[in-house]
Amino acid sequence: MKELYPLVTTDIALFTVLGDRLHVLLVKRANDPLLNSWALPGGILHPDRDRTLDDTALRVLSSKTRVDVRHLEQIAVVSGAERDPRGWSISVLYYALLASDRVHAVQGESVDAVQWGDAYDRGRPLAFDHILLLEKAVNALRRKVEQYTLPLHLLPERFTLSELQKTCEAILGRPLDKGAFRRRIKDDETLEEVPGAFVRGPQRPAQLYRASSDFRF
Amino acid sequence: MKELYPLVTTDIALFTVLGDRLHVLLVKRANDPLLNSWALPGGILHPDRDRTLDDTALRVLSSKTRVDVRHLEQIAVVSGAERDPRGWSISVLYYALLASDRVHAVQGESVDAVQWGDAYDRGRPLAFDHILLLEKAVNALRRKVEQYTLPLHLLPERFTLSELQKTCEAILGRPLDKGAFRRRIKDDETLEEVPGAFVRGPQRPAQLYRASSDFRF
DNA sequence: TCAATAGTGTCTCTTAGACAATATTGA
DNA sequence: TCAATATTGTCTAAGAGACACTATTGA
Repeated sequence: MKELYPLVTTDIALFTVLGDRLHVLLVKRANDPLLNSWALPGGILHPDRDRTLDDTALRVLSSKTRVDVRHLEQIAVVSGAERDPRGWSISVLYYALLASDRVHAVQGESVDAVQWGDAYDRGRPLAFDHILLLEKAVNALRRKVEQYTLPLHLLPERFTLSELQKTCEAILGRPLDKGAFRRRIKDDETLEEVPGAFVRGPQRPAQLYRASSDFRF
Repeated sequence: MKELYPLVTTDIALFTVLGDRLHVLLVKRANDPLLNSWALPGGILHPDRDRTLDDTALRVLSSKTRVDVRHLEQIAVVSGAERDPRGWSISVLYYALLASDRVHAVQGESVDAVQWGDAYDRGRPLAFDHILLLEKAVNALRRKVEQYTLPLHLLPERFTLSELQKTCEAILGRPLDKGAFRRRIKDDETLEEVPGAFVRGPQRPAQLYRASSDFRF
């Protein structure tokens, strides 16, 4: 039987931005194999509980973060006999985005076992082939940002254009021109000003923005 | 056991261009379920034979076409309890491209059971959720062509720019401007002229081109 | 010569990037 | 006033689309 029915898991790269750097959620494995290694959060498909693989991913995530995630998208499938010591396996890779003002919801869980890691840190060991998975996830996210402008799901509901630009820069890993960025954003229909809402400080106040009501990622 | 190990298949949208229209390979199912329905070619993962899912896809394809396929890429995964009457299943969807001068290699196989269908024909019934899969595959292919210019894998080794343009138009489903198209192609590094090779006819001879030696899709 | 297709040139419009200039606050 | 950041404007270059023009063949 097992010859026709391989092990199927979903692994999730949950991203957020901390201190102007893109971060990804890592968990310390509580089970064999590779007990105590750091890895992307993942879990085994349960056909009796999960209607689809997306459900598996959501179930895994909510067990780690307890919050609803803003965006969840399938990126790739990796497969083979060597990637997991338990044998021939398939992993369906997802990425998800967590707004920076909800990061605390993750940390409340089980302090030692969860950690935000710098997404561009290459030297960190991870279990299985999760280094490869993380690389795929970062690339997918970058493509999304280049194309559609909008890491809105990583920000609080209201934010300034400077914050949005810093978030984009964190994801892309390179600086962006202020003028060009603002022009591109404003031509889009996806953002709107929050009337009369400003952030004050020792400088000119910054207009707050929010996603338009009909916004889709 | 079956609760943790769902049925895993790969399905493949194999594209070619016939008469300036994008076509996809369809097979008449020789087994239950849905015996005699038309479907995308697909097959069950055999972990003992296939090193990865890509191998599954290649195995399925070679059993239908007997030729090496120029390009094979994973597009998406669909899953759930309802899509296959045998129960909870996962399908990993691929697309592949067949050069138009190799189409004959497919037709030699088992004449009644294989057919090239117009990829944009919406009214045709297909087994399982393969209408959806085909739509996903066409969209993925379109994105590729828009981004990277290059359906070279659908053409013979040597071809004219007009042929390339017609192929692009077939995939995108809309006409392209000749001037803009040629400019874009020539700025790219991916094509080179075949010195002294022309196609003759009752009009001005057309320069033949080929992919540069370092070409990647 | 004509029909047919190959190939080039040119105009306009949009967009991105670079970079400068101006605006508005708290201290 | 000054430092700091927000916001706008301007110049230039690249690229896409539209469209017209020239080129070269077989019949």
